[in-house]
Amino acid sequence: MTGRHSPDGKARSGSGPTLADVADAARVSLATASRVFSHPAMVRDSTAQRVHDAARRMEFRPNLLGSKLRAQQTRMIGVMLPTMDNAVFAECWRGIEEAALAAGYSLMLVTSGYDPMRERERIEYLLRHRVDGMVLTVADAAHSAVLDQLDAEGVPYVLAYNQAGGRSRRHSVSVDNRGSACDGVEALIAAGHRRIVVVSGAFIASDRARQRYAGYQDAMHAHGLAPLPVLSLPSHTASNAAQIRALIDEDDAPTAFFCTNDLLAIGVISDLRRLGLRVPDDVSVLGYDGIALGSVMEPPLATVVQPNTDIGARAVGHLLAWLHAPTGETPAAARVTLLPHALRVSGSIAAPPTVST
Amino acid sequence: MTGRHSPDGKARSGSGPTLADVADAARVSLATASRVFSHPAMVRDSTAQRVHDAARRMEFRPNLLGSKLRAQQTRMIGVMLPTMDNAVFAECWRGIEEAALAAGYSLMLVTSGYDPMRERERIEYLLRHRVDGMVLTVADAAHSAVLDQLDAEGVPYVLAYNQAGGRSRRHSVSVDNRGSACDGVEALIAAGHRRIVVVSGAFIASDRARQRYAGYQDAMHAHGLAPLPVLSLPSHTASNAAQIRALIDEDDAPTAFFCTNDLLAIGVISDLRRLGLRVPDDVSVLGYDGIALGSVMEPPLATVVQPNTDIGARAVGHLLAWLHAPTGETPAAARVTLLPHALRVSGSIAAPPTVST
DNA sequence: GTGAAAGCGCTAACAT
DNA sequence: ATGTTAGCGCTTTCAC
Repeated sequence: MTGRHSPDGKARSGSGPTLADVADAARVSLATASRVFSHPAMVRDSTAQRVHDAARRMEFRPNLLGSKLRAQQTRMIGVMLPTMDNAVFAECWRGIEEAALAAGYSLMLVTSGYDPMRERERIEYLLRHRVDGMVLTVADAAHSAVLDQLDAEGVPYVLAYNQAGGRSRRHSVSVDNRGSACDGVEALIAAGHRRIVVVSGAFIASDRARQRYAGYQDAMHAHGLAPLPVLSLPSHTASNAAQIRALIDEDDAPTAFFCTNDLLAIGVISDLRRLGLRVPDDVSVLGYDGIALGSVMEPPLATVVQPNTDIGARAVGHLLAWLHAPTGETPAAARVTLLPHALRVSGSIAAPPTVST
Repeated sequence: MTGRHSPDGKARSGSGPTLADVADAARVSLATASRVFSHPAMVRDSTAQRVHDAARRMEFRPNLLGSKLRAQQTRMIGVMLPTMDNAVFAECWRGIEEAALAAGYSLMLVTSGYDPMRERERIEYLLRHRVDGMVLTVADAAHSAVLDQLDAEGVPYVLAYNQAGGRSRRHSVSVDNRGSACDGVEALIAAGHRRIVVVSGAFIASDRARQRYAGYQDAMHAHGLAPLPVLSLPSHTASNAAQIRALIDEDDAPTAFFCTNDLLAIGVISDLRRLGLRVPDDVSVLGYDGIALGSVMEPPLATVVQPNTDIGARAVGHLLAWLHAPTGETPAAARVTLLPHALRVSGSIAAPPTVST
């Protein structure tokens, strides 16, 4: 008696052979067959070989649902990112996918659009799938309902891009937003700019935008310059040109714009051009993010470069370390990881025009 | 006796209450509790209410692994896209996510980078997760090992972007690549261009690039113009400028470039600028894809606009129809869906310069 | 080193 | 309309 399912000893046509079928074929018990794949050390080599042969011959494909359910550990990581439409997160996803799959983990991706209601739904969706942990980016890590919920439920998660503050117990992988922004603005100052304005998207909502603005203030103060108020452009599509025009029509028009992200910077450069200004001859623009597209443009976008792919990979790595930690909680790596940034100063930055007032 | 797990009648601390716990609390059988969520019509309202109350009180969270395993139907869709780094696919993912989650389906995303070996691995990964079906984009649908495998295994899948040919039995959602490319080139011709060259990435590998080239030929022939050989630029990063320079230094230099995708077009425009040429004054550039970024640029990128988000949503819709079909195979909708495209003719297209030879 | 048996959380006959 | 029962495919004690 070899078969154990249908009378003729063949597996159901439904969905391929199960591990039990393989075990039968290899004339070992189900337990042994399972061990061959899960704990190879526990089984004699010759036996393992028989099982592997049978598995290959039958084209056995393990059903991950079975193991995940039984093991009470899904080896799945839930990922919640704001959107894939911003290349920053797309590049980050590459790192996440590589790191997770390489470690034998599965992924479940959802996008939130920073919409709190959708965040709740998506998190619930991930939780129902029993992900072991999460990697996510939220608008403001210090005021996030979903993060609070995750904390309350004891779900392990690592923030990407959001930079956990000193007081919080949260884990994060990011660059030093404030310091890197300061570096970028100093490059602007070094080029001779004194009137630099920060352009941001939904400024109040984004912790990173605020941290980067603080870095801008640091740089300005360090050089005895007066910080200008932020120019907030919540909608990417709208006629931002009008607001920008108003700015450059002033007496003390800024000579440089520091945009808190690259997409914004690209939009601002276009707006500037439509206004008849040349970049960088008439006005300089500095971005933040370092998306690949920036260096393809003409002029290449000057920007503060984050290691986007690495941020994703390291966030996964950190989460994995956490999950595999001796249950005594905190993983080996530091709670908050600050990855090095780089400056791409070229193209859209030049010395300010030497016009007389 | 209410509890059924630990002596004190409380659920394990491990991972929240199970449906059985809820059933106990609501004083109904496990089966009834299950029906409350799966087949509400089969249970009396008052009973359902008791179950719902208990569930809410206990903060019951269904374990999807259990149902997926038992139901032999995961309600999961596997998605394999080339990369998220191209905005086309990022926009497509939006549509996929919305459509799938709205229909109560779960998603599993992997990227292939068009690498055949990685495609195999990722498909196997999806299959081990027992996805009910797939939505995917491959380099060349007519010569794809993974597609052949999927066919052999009888896995339902719908292609996105790839346009299934008449002879194949494959399902797809895309635009009419050839026709839309023809339309785009005709716009170039209407603007006065006669020497138009097609620029492509890995031309031989991409079925869409070839289809679009055919559309270009159609347009040229229809107007008595001689098609020029394609300029193939496999690597996005390299010094494509040299090849482009060689072209425009010729006697009969092209006055317009038709790039088979927007990313390429953006790169070509930059190269042209570096070569000292103005777009569109000196040379016109037409893209293909319609990524959002294109309209933000200055000049706005003229392009053939695909409904990217809709392509994703419709691909999911088509797959769902298929999966829910009476098992007699073919879904209600047509096997191959051709979505309407649009032309964005502005910005990077102008009449050719009227220089004398 | 290997096997027998229990069960992860859920659904779906089959009874009643 | 509700309960009983039998698994889905796998891992994991516990014996031997």
